[in-house]
Amino acid sequence: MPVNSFEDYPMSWKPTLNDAVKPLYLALARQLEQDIKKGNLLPGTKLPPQRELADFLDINVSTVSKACKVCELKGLLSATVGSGTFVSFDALANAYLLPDDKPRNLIEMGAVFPDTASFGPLIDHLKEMLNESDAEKLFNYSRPNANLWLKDAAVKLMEKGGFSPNPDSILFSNGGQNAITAILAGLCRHGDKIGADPHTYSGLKTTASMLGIQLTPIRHLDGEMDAEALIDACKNENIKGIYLIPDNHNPTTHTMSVERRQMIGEIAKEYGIFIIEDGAYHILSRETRPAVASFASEQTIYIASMSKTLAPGLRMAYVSVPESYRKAVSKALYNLNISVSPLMAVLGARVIVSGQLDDFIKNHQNNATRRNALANAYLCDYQCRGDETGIFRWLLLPGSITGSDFEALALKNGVRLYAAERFTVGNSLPSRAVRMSIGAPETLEELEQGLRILKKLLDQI
Amino acid sequence: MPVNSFEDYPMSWKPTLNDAVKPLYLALARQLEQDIKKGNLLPGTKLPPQRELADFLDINVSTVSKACKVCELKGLLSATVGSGTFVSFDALANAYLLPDDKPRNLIEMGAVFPDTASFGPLIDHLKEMLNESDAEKLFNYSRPNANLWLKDAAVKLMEKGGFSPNPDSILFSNGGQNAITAILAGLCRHGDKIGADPHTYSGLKTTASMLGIQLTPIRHLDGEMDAEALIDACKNENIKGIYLIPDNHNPTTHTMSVERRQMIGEIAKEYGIFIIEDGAYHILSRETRPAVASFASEQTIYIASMSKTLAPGLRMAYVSVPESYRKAVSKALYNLNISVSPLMAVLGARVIVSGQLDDFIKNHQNNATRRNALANAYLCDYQCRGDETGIFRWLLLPGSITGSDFEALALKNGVRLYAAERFTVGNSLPSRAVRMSIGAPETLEELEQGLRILKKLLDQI
DNA sequence: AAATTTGTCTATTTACATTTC
DNA sequence: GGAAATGTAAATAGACAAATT
Repeated sequence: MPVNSFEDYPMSWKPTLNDAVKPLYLALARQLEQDIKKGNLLPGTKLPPQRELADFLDINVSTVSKACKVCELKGLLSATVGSGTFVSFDALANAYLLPDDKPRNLIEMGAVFPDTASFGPLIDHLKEMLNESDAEKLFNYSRPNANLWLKDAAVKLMEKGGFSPNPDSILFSNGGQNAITAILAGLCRHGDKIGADPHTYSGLKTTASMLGIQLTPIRHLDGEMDAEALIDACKNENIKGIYLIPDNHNPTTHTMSVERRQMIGEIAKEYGIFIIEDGAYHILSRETRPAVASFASEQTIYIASMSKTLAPGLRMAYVSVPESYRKAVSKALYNLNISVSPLMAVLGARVIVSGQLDDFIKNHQNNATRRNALANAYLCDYQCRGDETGIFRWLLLPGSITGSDFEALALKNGVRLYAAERFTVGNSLPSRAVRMSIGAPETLEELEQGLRILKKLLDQI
Repeated sequence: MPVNSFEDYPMSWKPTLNDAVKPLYLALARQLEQDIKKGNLLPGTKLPPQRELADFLDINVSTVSKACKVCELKGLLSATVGSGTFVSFDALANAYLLPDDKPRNLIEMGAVFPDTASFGPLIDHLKEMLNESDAEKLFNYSRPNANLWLKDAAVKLMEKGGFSPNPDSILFSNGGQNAITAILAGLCRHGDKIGADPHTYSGLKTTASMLGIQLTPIRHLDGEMDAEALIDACKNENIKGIYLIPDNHNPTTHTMSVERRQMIGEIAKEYGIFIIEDGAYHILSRETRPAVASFASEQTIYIASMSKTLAPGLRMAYVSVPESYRKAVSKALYNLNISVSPLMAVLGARVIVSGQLDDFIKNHQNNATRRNALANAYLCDYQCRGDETGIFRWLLLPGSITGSDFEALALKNGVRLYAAERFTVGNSLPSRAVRMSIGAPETLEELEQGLRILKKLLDQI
């Protein structure tokens, strides 16, 4: 029985286990989840200490801890020794960011899509390919090692991102997300921890949550991952690896300094953790910085993909995996896909080696520059981060409105945006910001209309 | 300290924990794994009771149990209350069945591939498609709900397999394996159990092992899953679902009776478990039986794929998911792929709705019939199961040779086969049999040569 | 049919490490 | 910089249930 009455103490959460179905820890986890989902426990709330909860419920601390762990692996909570247990800020935000059906008249500036300039040339290229005499083999099973030139093409693509891997290290996947999932599934077990930026690519969050892999935010310094914080996490949190987007970070658009890249590489080597370096957006940058992989090639899995920047329908990505991790990632890719479509693989590779890719990139850069200029014109009074060649921006909100509230406000006015909350990791405090995709509206007119609406809303804040 | 000396008792395994790195349960699991991999503990070996091991090591039973659990989730062990803990028969068999590089002069009769008849017509169809005016959209992102006709095509394909789902239930995946992984990842958590045939599709085994999902074999009766055994597993093993291949089962080639289909459907309904029905090979059958899904439409996830029977490069599968599971599977597919390639999706759908698929099927059936006739001619003295239209056979071995030994023997003689051991689940006893793929050799001559070699080997046994 | 063997699961004990104040 | 607060993780105890004899 509880030693004290808790009637007088203010506790942020008072669960009941009366009608609970055994086992205790699952009943408690269930109630916790419900209360968060219902809104009884708001994001950011600090729960009572686990010992106090245990005392209140007259059960053991470990039982409470186990219940919290269940919710933590679902991404609902985040607990730190010494500090306490907190409801995650993104507990109520949906990180599945695909517009399954876009209502008419809604201007899409949420999901990140490239402009459509490459679609036509890709069709043309594919037509040529199919006219060649040995085209039939494109529907056969492709033996990965029979096509070394595909790997050479991948190397060529990665070199644009500042990394020059050994062709032997290349594996193939159905796009960047597919690669991320394979890497996590192959290198981590349930309950393992991965470090990430306090705001990160939402697809990492959803996959990690599905696999029961815990994301630990690594504190930032100067807008990029802090070396000290990373060392701390290696020493104390037992993280197995980290996930990085050094070029044009999604969603914050930050490009990491060369010094920090090197430091992070060194730390990874010293502590034996792996780095997942996602080169999703690097080909749109005009400037090439050395990849983190170039400083820690035995630790870094480098992902180069084309679907996000060139064409969503070109579902191919190349993954360079250091020898020690290769077998595990290769097996995971087998489990996810058996193999990739030779048609996509060959098309992608030909676009790269033919030099056509360079034209594509220039076109996309020019289109993005035009679109960004428009965004700048409308939003010059606000802080709106992002390179001129990027396809999304990170809009810091004026006043005191939260990202979520602005997202809702914009949606009511016909523009879809995604709030910082959707990207936050663990108990990180979400920035008051939204991600604004400038590539998604099909025409410049539609983009301009969206910007006009947003400016009006911002001016009213 | 141990109460008794165990020097005199014969124990099948005597681990040491002297030089062990903490924690205990992981050290024990590591040693167990090593001893299995090294061959100190042979497949099928019964370990000493966990209590006895605990006593011997002077630790708690639960610690031993936890160590065994770790190995069990890796597929190395299988423990049953009352019976004991056994080394899995497939602990040493590799279930990753793709020939990454095929040595010259090796005749491939291991991996299951269709013959190449459809590749050319697919190329032609694709060319036509690309000449249409709106071809560009094939490289855009495809909004799943914007293309209802794709779902109608999927329904049409499934109807050939004896199931007529609601088009709303259709989701898209990058092939059958991709679908299986998404279903498991979406509907199960780490540690959950799935029932399967004692020999089953090896891709299910590798995925389950990666995700930490435990496969429980359901005893057979008359060559198909026994209803009583399934009820037992529902009641006692707490299985979340089962995986079935009712038509032309891989690897045993068995086609399930209609009565058993119905019974299994009823049991699934009664106990609230889901059924994964893999229709990988049904389109090659001349006969159509009602799918299990047609008896339990609210419980059954039906997979219809074309890559295994038509063309490995056509990486598309359609999944019909009942309402209650749809959101979870859809999210998992998002995590695995974001979306499928519209190009593949549209090509697949057009092949179906245009009726071209029927021609393809007839061709493949005719080719398979020709190849099977050849196999029958050579192997008429042996039990070699399989329909005349199937693309693999299940060869029961004469004498007392095991599948693994015969696989090794055949490989030494230039023919790749896959032994029953690669397909066994849990502690099921592997049949003395091998799977023989008759579609994989590129020419009839090569097939004949392979068969000649095999016949000679069999005659010598 | 009852007793025994055997694995499983939850809640607890206990030692520990980090963060906060 | 030391004490208190706080979460974590392994090992254990003990009740339980299925399979075997």
